[in-house]
Amino acid sequence: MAKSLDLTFSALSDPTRREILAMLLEDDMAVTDVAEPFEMSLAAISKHLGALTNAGLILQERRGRVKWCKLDPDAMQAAWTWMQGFGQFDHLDLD
Amino acid sequence: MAKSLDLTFSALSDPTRREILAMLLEDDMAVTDVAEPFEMSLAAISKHLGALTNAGLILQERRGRVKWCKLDPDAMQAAWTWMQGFGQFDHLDLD
DNA sequence: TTGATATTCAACCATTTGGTTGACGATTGA
DNA sequence: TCAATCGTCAACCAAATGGTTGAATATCAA
Repeated sequence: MAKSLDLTFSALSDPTRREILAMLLEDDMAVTDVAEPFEMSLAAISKHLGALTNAGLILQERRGRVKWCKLDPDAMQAAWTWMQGFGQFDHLDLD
Repeated sequence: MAKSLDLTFSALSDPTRREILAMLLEDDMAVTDVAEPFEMSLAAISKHLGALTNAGLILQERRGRVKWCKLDPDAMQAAWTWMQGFGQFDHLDLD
């Protein structure tokens, strides 16, 4: 479990990966479509998606030629739970 | 703000640093005392504390010869808030 | 003043990270 | 069948990371 927190927080520490997660919050996406808005190679995005998958933050499912990416809430939830020990944030007004 | 999320999640991705935070949850501590349970040099711990300070996760206050470390909840709270967008985790039963 | 304690700094090292490019394998559709 | 599309792999690179050691600084206490 501690190891997976390493992976989760490490995956979350990169702004490109956080942006990908935010995109996937809207809808599931193919790898090529995830890559489209970024000014970097498809291979680079593929690696980022690998890191997110490895961290358990997303799931990838191949259907034919296309690989679909979708959020997997479990890892984020585990990290959230760990952080929860450091304060009761849930009283916050998040507007 | 996005930059500080980089720093916060990056700081949280190291198990030594997470353990230090957990120790500081019990009580404020001097640098030497923080280092004591770890099998690495004091200089290494000093760097970890620098990373935590830089991320806004702890505060360090020098009193005489001793530098006291204490938790600073702000950065963790910001990260927590970002994660909150990915699901309503607060219904969870945390036991 | 002198010696011990607390902490950081500087230089160094090996490994990891985030990116590139080009070639490749798999799948689709005409 | 054959070209185009989807995505990954492999090799490479520069920069960042996490550790080391030894010297330096600052403070305290005798």
